[in-house]
Parts: sequence; structure tokens; C-alpha cells
Amino acid sequence: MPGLDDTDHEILQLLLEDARRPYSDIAERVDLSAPAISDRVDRLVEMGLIQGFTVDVDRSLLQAGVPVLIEVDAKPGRAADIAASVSDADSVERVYRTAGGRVMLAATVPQSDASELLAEHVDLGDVNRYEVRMIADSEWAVGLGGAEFAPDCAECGNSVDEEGEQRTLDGERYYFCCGSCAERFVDQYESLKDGV
Amino acid sequence: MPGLDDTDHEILQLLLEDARRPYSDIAERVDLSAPAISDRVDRLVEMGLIQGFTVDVDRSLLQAGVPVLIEVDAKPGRAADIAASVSDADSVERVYRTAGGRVMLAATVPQSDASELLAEHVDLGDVNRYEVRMIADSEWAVGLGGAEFAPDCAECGNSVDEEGEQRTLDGERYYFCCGSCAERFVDQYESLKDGV
DNA sequence: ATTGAAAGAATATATAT
DNA sequence: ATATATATTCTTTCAAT
Repeated sequence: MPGLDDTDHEILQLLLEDARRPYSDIAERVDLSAPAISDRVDRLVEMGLIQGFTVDVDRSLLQAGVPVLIEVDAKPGRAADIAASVSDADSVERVYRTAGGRVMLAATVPQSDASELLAEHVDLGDVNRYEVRMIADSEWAVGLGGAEFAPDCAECGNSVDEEGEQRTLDGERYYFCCGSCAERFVDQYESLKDGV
Repeated sequence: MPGLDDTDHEILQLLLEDARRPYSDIAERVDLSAPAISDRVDRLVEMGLIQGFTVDVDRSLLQAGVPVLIEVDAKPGRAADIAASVSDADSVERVYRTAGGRVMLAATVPQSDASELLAEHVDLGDVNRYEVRMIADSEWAVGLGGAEFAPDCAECGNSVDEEGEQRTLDGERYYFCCGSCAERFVDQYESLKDGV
């Protein structure tokens, strides 16, 4: 199990601040060569820590309206469907599905008309109740702190330490707390796949 | 007031998918030259539509624990402070402050112990009540849809159309629905600044 | 917005620590 | 295993149109 050293943290932090920063610039700041940065970034992507490079779009400029947080209390078993269908809406920026059958959306809706957004994208028969609140302010963390690389075991959910293992299945990387969890997971994964 | 054409939309969409994609690659896809892409991206940044280039970090791999949504019901007037102080916590990924004195956090906390996170970063005397819910699934929109560039007037809040105006104050760009709103805003801005 | 030239950055390979 | 130096390739930027 590869951990993260201080340099990895610095690289991550620098990329969080500006993902188009040249590797040579990063290299200089962390006292390494550009190829070394390239290798490390590749590794961070491989590890699944960097999920992608993206652009921070101010959606409030794109969609006339006010930013709101909508909390949807779904009927039993309907939350996943609601989360999936609502995320197709152009005005929806982020979707969280939580335990207890609730779905929280951050969206920008015209003159605080959230009901229309829901009516268009979800079956209101699936909804018990919903609540809309205007967002006054939102921000996202650009800091990482001294966080450790600490994935959860894909099989049992325990945290993975130095003795952990990893497997790559269909391009996705999975982490495990021990060899037996890894094997159990892989077996299950493959039998599921054979079934298809 | 400059609008967005289809090409701008495509560029934005391509950058959302991969912000490190070379401009030459984008150029090919939208049938333009690389320098043209560079100019347009610069304009999108100037407009404030692109707020920055960043990296999508899987924080659940960095912080041992489970992802949760924490809803904090703040005492009157304390929400802004809570939002500010809590966003310093390493485990907090996103903070929304909504009308009605509530703060919603997306965070990753060790063995669903959210109270510790709050206790460490906010004065619990400021809090009426809070609720923690495990996040089962979360995703963010990578699509833009056919959204129009539709900023709200910085002065009156109405939507800004073709006849709108824009001013740049201390490097920040502001949009207005009409000239008088722009003037009022600038006057107020400057008198506030003089006061300091 | 394009072209073409020049500067600059990323990667592959071989090599050294 | 991990970093480096160099060479090659690919990108971006700048000027002129």
C-alpha cells in the first residue's frame, strides 16, 4: 500500500489551487524535476485520489435564478431513482443522497421556483415532502490539511493501513484491509460479472 | 453585454470533463484554431464564468471515516461565523449557508463522529441543534445543458439581458441590468471604500 | 479568427542514486 | 524503487494578416 508523502500533499494542494499550473512550476516549488511531478501526478490519478481535472464554473451566472438547497424526503426505496433523475437537470449542480431516503440538491432555480424543477424531473408520487432554502453563501475547501491517505476496505469497510492490499478491476482501483478481503471481493466481483 | 455562443458552451463542457485537455484538442473538436480557444478561455475567465481550474480530489480516500451531511441550526446571527470557522476543518469539503440561519456541511468524519468535528471548530453555544446523515452517494453535474449566460444585477437582483452593463471593480467583474444600477452600485462601492 | 514561427512544457528513454 | 538528464514531441503564445 503506497502512502502519501509530504511532496504528494504539496502537489495536490498546488493542483487544487490551479490545475493548469505547469509541472515545471510545481517541480520548482517542491524541489523536484518536472518528470518526477508527472510521475507522481500519474500515481495520484491511479490511486483514485485525483478523480479528474476540472473547471470551477460559476453556475449562478449561467442559470437565471437564485441558488437553493432542496431537501427531498423520498418514499421508501425511491431515493436512488430521484437522485439519478434529478441530476440530469441543467440547473442542478450537486446531488447528495443520504441514508434515510433523503436527497439533497444544490441548484439554481428561477425566482425560487423549486417545485417546477422537481415536477419536471422526478415523479412527485415518490416524494413525501420537500424543503427549499435559499443559499446565502457557499464555498468549497481548497485546503487539504495534513490528511492521510486512508481508504476504507472495499469489502469490509474497515480502514486500510500499511499492510493493506489493492486490486485493479476493470480499470477501477480498490483497496482492502487484508488479503482475504481482497480475495473475497474479487471472487464476488468475478462471479457477478460471469452472471451477466 | 457579451453573451455565450454555442462554441463557448462546448469549450466549457470540454473543460468540465477534463481541464488539462490541450487547447489544440479543443480547437479540433470545435473547429477553431488553438489561439482562438486560448482567447475564448481568457474571456470566460474574465467574465467570471470560469472561476478557476482545479482538481477533483476524492476526499473520502484521504480522511478515514464516512462521508456525512451535517445540518447545523445556528442561533440568530451566528450562521456566518459558524460557516466560516467550520470551513477551516480539514475534513470539511463543502459548506452551504442558507437563509434561516442554517449551515449545511459535506464532510468526512471518523466513525460517524460529527460532534467532535463541530466541537473542535464551532462554539456549541451558537448552535441550537444539528443533524448528521450519512451520504450514500453524491455526484456533481458535469453537464451544462443549454444554459444561457444570465447573471443577476449586482445592484437590484433582476436578471441582466443584452442591454445590461458591466463594471470591473478591484479586479472583480460585476453585471448590471441598466446604467443607473451600475452607477448606484459604483457610487456606493466607492464611498464604502473611501470610508476605510 | 487564422497562419506560421518561436518559446515553452510534457513525456519517454536511458541512466544514476 | 525513485529521481534525473536529455531528447523528442506536443502545446501555447506572439506577431502579422
